[in-house]
Amino acid sequence: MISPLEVFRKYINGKGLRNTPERETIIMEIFSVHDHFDVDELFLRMKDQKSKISKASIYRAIPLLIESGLIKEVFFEDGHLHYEPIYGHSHHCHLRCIRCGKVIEFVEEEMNNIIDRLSKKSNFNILDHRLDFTGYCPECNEKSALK
Amino acid sequence: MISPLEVFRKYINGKGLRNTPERETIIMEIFSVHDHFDVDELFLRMKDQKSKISKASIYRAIPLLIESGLIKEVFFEDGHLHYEPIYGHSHHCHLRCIRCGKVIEFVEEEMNNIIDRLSKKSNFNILDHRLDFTGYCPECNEKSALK
DNA sequence: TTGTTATTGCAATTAATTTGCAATAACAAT
DNA sequence: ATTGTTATTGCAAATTAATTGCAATAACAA
Repeated sequence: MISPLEVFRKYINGKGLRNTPERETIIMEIFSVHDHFDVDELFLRMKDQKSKISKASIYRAIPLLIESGLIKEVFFEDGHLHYEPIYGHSHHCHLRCIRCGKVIEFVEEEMNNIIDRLSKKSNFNILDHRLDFTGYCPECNEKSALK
Repeated sequence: MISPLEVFRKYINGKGLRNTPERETIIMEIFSVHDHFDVDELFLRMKDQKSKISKASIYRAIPLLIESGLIKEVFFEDGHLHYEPIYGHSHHCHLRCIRCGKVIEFVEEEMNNIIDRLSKKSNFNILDHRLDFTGYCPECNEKSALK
């Protein structure tokens, strides 16, 4: 499997755009952690590593990373968007505790059947989906029950 | 079944807050259309009906409407949040065309099984979920294929 | 090496949402 | 009904995420 950087270079070339060290740094940072992130957090992570890349460059890179299939938007929370790497990751759903914020990721095999069925019924060409659950994690559920 | 207004009054009383004609107008407008909405759209709909209610009041009412179980956030798009009435509505998923924006709603029975299975496996107390599909609707899919 | 122009960082802008404040009004107690 | 307390309102100002204009820089094709 080719690396995220290679995927990005191909995409950029195909579009007649230019690759830059800034964009490669952003991609490397995202794929060194393999977890969801938001712009501010990514900016701070890179700053910790002495990177001087501006937030504007991150904001400008994001649509390219999405278009090239490296990342996607996952949810809007705390007043801003959150993203996660998808290239090289299997599609997964989120189970999020509304009390402590804990997020568990898991793969739901049944979704493929649902998508097949729904595609046929609706005639939509379904390209992506989002399945997120919210509730109380075991610990927070106990704490709520005590009150 | 009691009306959305009654549900809201109960909630407001239980919290020691005060009900107002502004909030009742907002609720009536939302439940007269029974479809998803955003703040600006709701504000304009009410303005058309000669209502003088300010946007600030709508923004301040929304957390109360969510807490009382009348509406919920559905997605963040075009730079702002979208909501939909849930009281008296069966839980449904969205199928959205990424080209023309068309949204189809449907009920996915299989979700109940998935939730049961997942609750047992994770020990989470699952309270809500969101299942959204994106892709091309039949018309837009044809148009894209032609290019 | 050179020329074109995409990309950068910075600062200013935009747009959604929140908040401070003084006036108003809901509602419990009288 | 009247009154007092204080939640709610509308307005305008503030806040915050995200976008954009601009001049300087740098990618990359020729």
